[in-house]
Amino acid sequence: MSRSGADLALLLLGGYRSLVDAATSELAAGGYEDFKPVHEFALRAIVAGADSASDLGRRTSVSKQAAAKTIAILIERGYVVSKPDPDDARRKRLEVTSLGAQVMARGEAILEKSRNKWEQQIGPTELANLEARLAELVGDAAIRVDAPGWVAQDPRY
Amino acid sequence: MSRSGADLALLLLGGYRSLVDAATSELAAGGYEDFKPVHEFALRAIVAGADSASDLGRRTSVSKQAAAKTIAILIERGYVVSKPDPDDARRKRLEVTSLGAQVMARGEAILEKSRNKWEQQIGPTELANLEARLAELVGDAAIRVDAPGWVAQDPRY
DNA sequence: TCAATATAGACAACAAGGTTGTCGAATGCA
DNA sequence: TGCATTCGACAACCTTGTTGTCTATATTGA
Repeated sequence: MSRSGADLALLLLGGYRSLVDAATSELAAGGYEDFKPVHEFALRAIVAGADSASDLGRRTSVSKQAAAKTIAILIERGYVVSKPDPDDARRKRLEVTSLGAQVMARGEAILEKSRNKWEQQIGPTELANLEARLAELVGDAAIRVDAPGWVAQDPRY
Repeated sequence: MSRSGADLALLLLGGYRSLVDAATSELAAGGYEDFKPVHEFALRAIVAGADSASDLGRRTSVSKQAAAKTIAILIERGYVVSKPDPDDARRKRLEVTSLGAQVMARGEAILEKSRNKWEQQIGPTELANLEARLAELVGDAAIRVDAPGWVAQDPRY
């Protein structure tokens, strides 16, 4: 059963998918409707310091206009507020609300639960090894939060 | 460096991404412009037996209309032809052309090359182990070709 | 047998989430 | 001071999905 490169790609996608699916559907069930990974990524980026639309766009590899649309949704749903920047009248400073922090924490918890389930399935050592190898292969690419542009959209290259 | 569930998800996405990015950009460089994973998946599904638009839609977890649009593109580019079905006047039978077969083979080859590179990075044993564990965790979900609906679109849950 | 039902594919309208281009206002630098 | 840059907003558009509706053809079951 020598696997092909295509199979490998599908396995990786399947893994990501199963984790994210679980998270998103559980979040929806928990009252956070229509909260998609893109939103999660955006919140993460904002917490990480992307405090303006242009900034968020840069960090998530997306146009500032697209970022602004996402922000509008997050604001509308109360996950983020924007206040005028006292130091730069052009900017609007973004802040994650406590509701936003809640949904992020909830998402983390669900992902953590999935990871624990995986740990039980193949054992902590194997999972740790899998993560370590993946980290080795993927390297920094996984850490960059430019995923949303990539996730939401179809592959642009 | 205890990894979180979120990190794990990003690692998996990053892995898939790096494989697919390489494939799509190399295909583009090789003259197959705008050939996206969705198309690859559709071709695979057609080869696997999805010989009508409705059928393809079902197999790829997408509406028949969406499938029809994808098919239209594939036909336009010469990767697929459609002929009236002699047994059912409603249907149009899909067939992958030799050009379609070519692009698939090329894609496979590129993915294979990426996989080999990974093999060199972490060793054949480790990669095989990684694949085996992933297969264990993801199970059938990876084999279902319903990925395109999931890939192309933004995460719907 | 034949009427009811289901399916194929086409067409239209629309939604989501991107893109580029443009603009006025505010900032920063030479 | 004045010019280039950046911010956010707005508009138009593209892609890839979605539903809904329609006609033609099959299939099924009373």
